Amino acid sequence: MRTPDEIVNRLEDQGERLTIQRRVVIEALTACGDHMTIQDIHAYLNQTQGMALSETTIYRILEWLKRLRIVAQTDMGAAGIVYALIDNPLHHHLICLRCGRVIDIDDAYFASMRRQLKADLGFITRIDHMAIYGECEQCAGHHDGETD
Amino acid sequence: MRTPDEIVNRLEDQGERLTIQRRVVIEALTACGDHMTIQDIHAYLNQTQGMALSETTIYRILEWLKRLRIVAQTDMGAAGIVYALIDNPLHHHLICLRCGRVIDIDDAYFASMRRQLKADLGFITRIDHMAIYGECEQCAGHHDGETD
DNA sequence: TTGACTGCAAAGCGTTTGCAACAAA
DNA sequence: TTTGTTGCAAACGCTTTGCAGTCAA
Repeated sequence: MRTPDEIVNRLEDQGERLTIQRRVVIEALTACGDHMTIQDIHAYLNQTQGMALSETTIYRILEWLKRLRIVAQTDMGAAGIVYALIDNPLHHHLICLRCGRVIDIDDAYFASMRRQLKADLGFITRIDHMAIYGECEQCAGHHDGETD
Repeated sequence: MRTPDEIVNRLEDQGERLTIQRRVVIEALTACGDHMTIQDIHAYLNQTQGMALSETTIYRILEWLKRLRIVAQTDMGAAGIVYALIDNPLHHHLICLRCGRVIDIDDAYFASMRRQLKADLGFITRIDHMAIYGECEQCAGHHDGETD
């Protein structure tokens, strides 16, 4: 599930209706490679393709993609609510509370927790795109010590 | 940091101004024992003490308590944004996407991830009160197999 | 052709802000 | 007394909804 075409073909096979608007939103998300806000998508389509989808439509298309488990929605705090393709391998984000820096991390960091929650509680985690807050190396260094 | 008085005393020692409104919000959070929405706090104070704080004030008081790292704010999805005292030991929540059930878990589940992120990236996580989505044992059992 | 999708406008909701009155220290 | 807090009302931004027109299949 990498290129827009792969996603579109899969959706057509599933009998989903593919409008121009749906296609370009999928293209925007694959082109960007990472997460976008609704406003990012709107601006991107305006700039690169001169298409001005209504924001209503973008909301509805993302709701549809979420239902089909093609995109994940993540609350990134100050950065707002973002949408990203659920892609293998999964990735997540560290967000520095001081400088706002966003660091990508591999899903492997969650593996141990997933395993334990499944073993202990039978809970199957569905963590597609997570935001974890804290302090990045640079910011933590400036006021050393606090490692709570 | 258990009783309202302990928190209030500590804040007074720090030179913070303690109004009646701030005191009752702290009381509400300790009385509840777990997380509350803004509306929960508002309703609770109305019912138990006949106090009708304006929601504006509750927002401002929670912002103040967050800044002082006395409460944590968590987005619980459908359940809304909730506030909870940051209390030792920390606890977090599993939220079932099917039945909505909320399961408390110990902070220990995050220990390994914390350690790795610190060792690999120098990132100090600040995870005070986290919500993790997935499927609880009962719901996962009903349509077995999907363990993605 | 037909049912589903889009876009506009308006409403809805939770949250924030300006400002005058007020209360803690 | 002074400075910071409160409460109201209004503004705000993001998201959702109703409805008429449009389009993919």
